[in-house]
Amino acid sequence: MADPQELADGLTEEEARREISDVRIRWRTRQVLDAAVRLMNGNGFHAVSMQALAKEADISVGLIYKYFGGKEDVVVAVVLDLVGEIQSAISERMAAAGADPVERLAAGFAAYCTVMDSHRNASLLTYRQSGVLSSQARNRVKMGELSNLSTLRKAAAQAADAGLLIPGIDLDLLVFDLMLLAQGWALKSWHFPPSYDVGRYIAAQTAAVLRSSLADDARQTYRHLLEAGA
Amino acid sequence: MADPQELADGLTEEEARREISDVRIRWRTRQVLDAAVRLMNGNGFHAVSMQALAKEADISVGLIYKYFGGKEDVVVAVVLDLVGEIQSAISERMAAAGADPVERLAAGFAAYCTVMDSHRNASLLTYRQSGVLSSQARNRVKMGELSNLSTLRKAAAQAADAGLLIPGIDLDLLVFDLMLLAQGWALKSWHFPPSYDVGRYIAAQTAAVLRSSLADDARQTYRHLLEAGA
Amino acid sequence: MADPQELADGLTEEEARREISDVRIRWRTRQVLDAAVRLMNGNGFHAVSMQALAKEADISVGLIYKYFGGKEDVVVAVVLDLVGEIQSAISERMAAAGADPVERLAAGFAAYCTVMDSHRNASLLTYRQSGVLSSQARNRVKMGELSNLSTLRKAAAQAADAGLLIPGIDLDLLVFDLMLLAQGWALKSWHFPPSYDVGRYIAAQTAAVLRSSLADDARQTYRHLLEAGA
Amino acid sequence: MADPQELADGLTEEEARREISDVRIRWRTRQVLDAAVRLMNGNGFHAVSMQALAKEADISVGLIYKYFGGKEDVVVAVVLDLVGEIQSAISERMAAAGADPVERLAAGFAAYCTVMDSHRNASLLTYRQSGVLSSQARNRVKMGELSNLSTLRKAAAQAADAGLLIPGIDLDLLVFDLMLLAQGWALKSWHFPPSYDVGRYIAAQTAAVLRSSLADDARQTYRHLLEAGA
DNA sequence: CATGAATGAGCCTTCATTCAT
DNA sequence: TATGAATGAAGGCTCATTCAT
Repeated sequence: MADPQELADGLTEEEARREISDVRIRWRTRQVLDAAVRLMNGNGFHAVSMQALAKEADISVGLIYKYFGGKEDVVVAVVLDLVGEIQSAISERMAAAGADPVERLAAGFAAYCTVMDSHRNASLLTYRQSGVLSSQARNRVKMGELSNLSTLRKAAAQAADAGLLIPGIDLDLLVFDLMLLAQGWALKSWHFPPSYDVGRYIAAQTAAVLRSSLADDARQTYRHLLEAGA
Repeated sequence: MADPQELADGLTEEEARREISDVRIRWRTRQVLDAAVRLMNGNGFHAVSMQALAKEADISVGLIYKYFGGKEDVVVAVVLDLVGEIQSAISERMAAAGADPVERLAAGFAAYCTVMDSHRNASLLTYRQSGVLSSQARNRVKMGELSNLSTLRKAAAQAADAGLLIPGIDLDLLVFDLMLLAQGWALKSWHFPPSYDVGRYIAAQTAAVLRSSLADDARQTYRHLLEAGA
Repeated sequence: MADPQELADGLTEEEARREISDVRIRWRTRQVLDAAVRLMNGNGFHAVSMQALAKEADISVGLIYKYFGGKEDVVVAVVLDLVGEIQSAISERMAAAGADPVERLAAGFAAYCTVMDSHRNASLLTYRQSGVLSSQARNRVKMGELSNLSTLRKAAAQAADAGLLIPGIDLDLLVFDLMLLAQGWALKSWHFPPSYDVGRYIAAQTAAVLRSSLADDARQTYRHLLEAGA
Repeated sequence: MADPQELADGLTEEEARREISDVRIRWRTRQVLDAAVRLMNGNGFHAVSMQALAKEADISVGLIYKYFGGKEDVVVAVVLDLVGEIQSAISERMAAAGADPVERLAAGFAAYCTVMDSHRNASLLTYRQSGVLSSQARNRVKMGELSNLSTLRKAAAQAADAGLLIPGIDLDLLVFDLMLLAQGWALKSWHFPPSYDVGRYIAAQTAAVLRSSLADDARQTYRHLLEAGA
C-alpha cells in the first residue's frame, strides 16, 4: 500500500539516524574517556576538574553531562573501560596461546601485565575507589575485576584438572596473586631499574608463580616458562 | 655585652622551653596524624577537609598550619608514619623470630601484612599520591618503602647465603612480591570471603612464596610454613 | 515585473499557506502553554527548564524559540492566557446570571474564584514576575488584570446606579477586594481545612462582601446570597 | 582554693566570648537579611545569586554558609523575619490601642498593613514558597503566618464574645480576609493612584471589613472607624 | 601558643540559547 | 518547518588558607 521506496527510505532513515546517533555516542564517550585517562596521568582523578576534562576532550562541559551522569560516572566508565580492555587482551592472547592450559594461563597473565603497562595511569584509578565511589559503582568495578579473574581461573582449573598443578592448590589464591603481580607492575614499577621492562617482569613473575604452583611432573614440560625469568 | 645572669638563665630557660616545645610538637603532630587516619577510613583523603581534620584532632585549624605546611604535608606525614610503623613491626617480629633467616623472612612478611590489615585505610593513601604530591614528597615516600624492603631483603640474602633458597633466585623480585602481597591484602581483601582473615592470608601466601623460592633441601625444615596454607 | 501566473499562484498558495501556518502557530502555542501550566504545578516557573518544557509539550527545544522569543515570553504568555481565561469565565457566568447587577457581580466573583481554583499553580505566577519580567511585559499583565476587573466594575456600577449598594461606596475598592479574595483562594487556601472547598469559600466571601456593600433596602432581595455563607 | 579573681575572670571571659559570639551572629545575620531584602526589591529571590547577596551584604560567600545552611535557609529567614516584625508591630499597636477589642482589631490590621507597606518587597517572598521551599520550610513559614493571625483572632473573639460582632460570624474567615487585604496592599498597590497611601487604604478597608462584621448595636460606637474610609 | 572567623578561588552542575542538519 | 546536539556562562556550595585577636 505504501510506496515501497518511501517505506524503504523511512526505515533506512530511522536506522541511519540511530546508526549515526550510536556512532556519535561511542565517539563522544571515547573522547571523554581518553581525555580522562590522559589527564589522570599524574594528577589523580580528584585533581581533574570537569572543565579541564572538557577542555582536554575538546568538548563542552555541558555535553559531558549528556553522556555521563556526572563526575563519578566518568570515573566508573574509565575503570570499566580498562577492565574491558584487560578482558579483551586476556581472551585474545589466551586464544592465541593454543589449548595447553598452563600456556594459556601464562598468556593471560602476560596480557594482563601488558595492558597494565600501557595504561599505567588509568590503572591507578582502580585504587582510588574506596570512598569516592558510591557502593553501587564500587560493586560494578569489583564485578568487572572478578570477571577478568574468572577467565584466568578457568585456565587454572583446567590445568589443575589435567594434573598439571600441585594437588590441593588454592586456585582462587593463585589467580588473585596473578592479578596483584600484574597490577603491581603498573603501581610499583619504579622499584625496578629503568632497563627492566614489562617483558622481563612477565617472564620473571611467570616463572616465580609456576615454580610455586606447577606439579613436579609438569616442570619439564614448561621448562621454557620456568627458566625464562632467570 | 650580654648580662651573664640573663645569659645563664636564658640558656636554661631556653633549653627547658625547647624540651617542652619538642614534646608539644610531637603530641600535636600525633593528634593530627591519628585523626587523619581515623577520618580517612572510608572516605579517602580528598574527602577530608582541614576543618574536619581539626575537629577530629580537637585542635584549631590554624594550629595545624603551625605544625604542617599544608594539606599535602599532612598526607606525606601520614604515609611516612605508616611506613615507620611497618618498619618497627617488621623489625620487632623479625627479632622475635630468632636467628633462622627463613623464619625471620616469614615473620617480617607476617608483620607487614598485619600492619597493613590494621591500617587498611591509611595504606590506601600510598596509592593516591602519584600526582597529588610533589615529586620531592613522593621520593620521600618511596625511600621509606625501600627501607622497609631492605630489612626483608637482608633476611632473604642470609637465607640465600645459607643455601636455603633456590640458587640464582632474584632476591629483589622476591621481596618486591612480598610487598605486593602484603599491600594486596589491604587493597583487595574484599576478594575473599568474610571468614578469611589476615592469619589465613599470611599462612597461605607464605606457603606460596616459599614453594616458589625455597631450595629443595630446605623444604623439610620449613614444612610447617609450607603446609600452613593448605 | 513579476510573472502574473506566478503571482496568482503565489497569492493563492500564500493564502493557503498562511491559513495552515496560523493554525499551526495556534496549535503549537497552546501545546507549549498547556505544558508550561502543567509543569509549573508545584515547582514554580524557575524550576522548569526549557528542555523539560519541550519534552512535556512534545516539541523540540528549538521550535519553542520559533514561537516564543525566549523563556520570559513564555511566562508572559502563560499569565496572559490565564488572564484571558478569567475574562472568558467571568463574561460567560455573568451573562448566564441574567440581568440583575448584584447577581451578575456575584456570578463574576464566583467565576474568578473557580478559575483561580483550577489554575491554582499558574496563578501563582502572577506573583512571581515582579522583577523577572521587563517592565513592558509587566504592564501587559497589569492591563489584563485591569480589564478583568473592569468587567466586574461595570456590574458594580450598575448595582450602585440601581441603588442596590451603600451610597457613596468606593467601587474601585470593592472590585479590588473581590480580586484579592479570589486570588487569595489560589494563594492561601491551605489556611482552610481540606474539607473546605471553593464552593464554600465563594459562598462565604460573597456573603461577607455583600454584607459590607449592599444597601439596607436590598438585603432582603439577596438574602440567599447573604445567608449562603453561614 | 582557686584564685577568686581568676575564677571570676574565667567565667567572665567565657561569658564575654559568648556575648561577643552572639552579638556577631546577630549582626551577621541581620547584614545578610537586610541585603537580601534590598536585592529582592524587584528581582525576586531566584534572580539573586549568593555571590550577589554576599557582595551586597559586604561579606564573603563562604561566611553566609556559616550562618545559614544554604540559599533556602536565607529565604526562610527573610520571610520569618518579616513574620516576626509583623507580629511585633501588631502586638505593639494593639497594646497601645487600649482594651476595646474592636479598636484592638483595627489597630492590629493597621499595623499589619503598615509593615507590609514598608517591606513591600520582602513580602512578595511569602508568595514564592510553593515549590521553591522544602515542605518543612514551607511549614515553618505557614506557622509564622498563622501565629500572626492568631493574635488578631483573639481580639476578634473578644469582640464576638462582647456581642460587638454579627452573631454567628466566621472569625477565621474574618482574620483571613484581614490578612489578604493587608498583603494585598503590598502586592497590588499599583492598582491605586499614586496619591493613595497606606493610611487611606487602611481606613477604607477597615471600614469595609467592619461594615461587614460589626453588629448593628455596635455601629454607633465605632462610627469613627466606619466613616473614616469615606 | 592557640583560635576560629573570614576569605574567595574554584568545583560540579544546570540550563537558556543557538545552529547545523 | 522541525530537530536536538552543542555551547558556555553562571549558580550554589566547599574548603584550603590566612590573620586579627
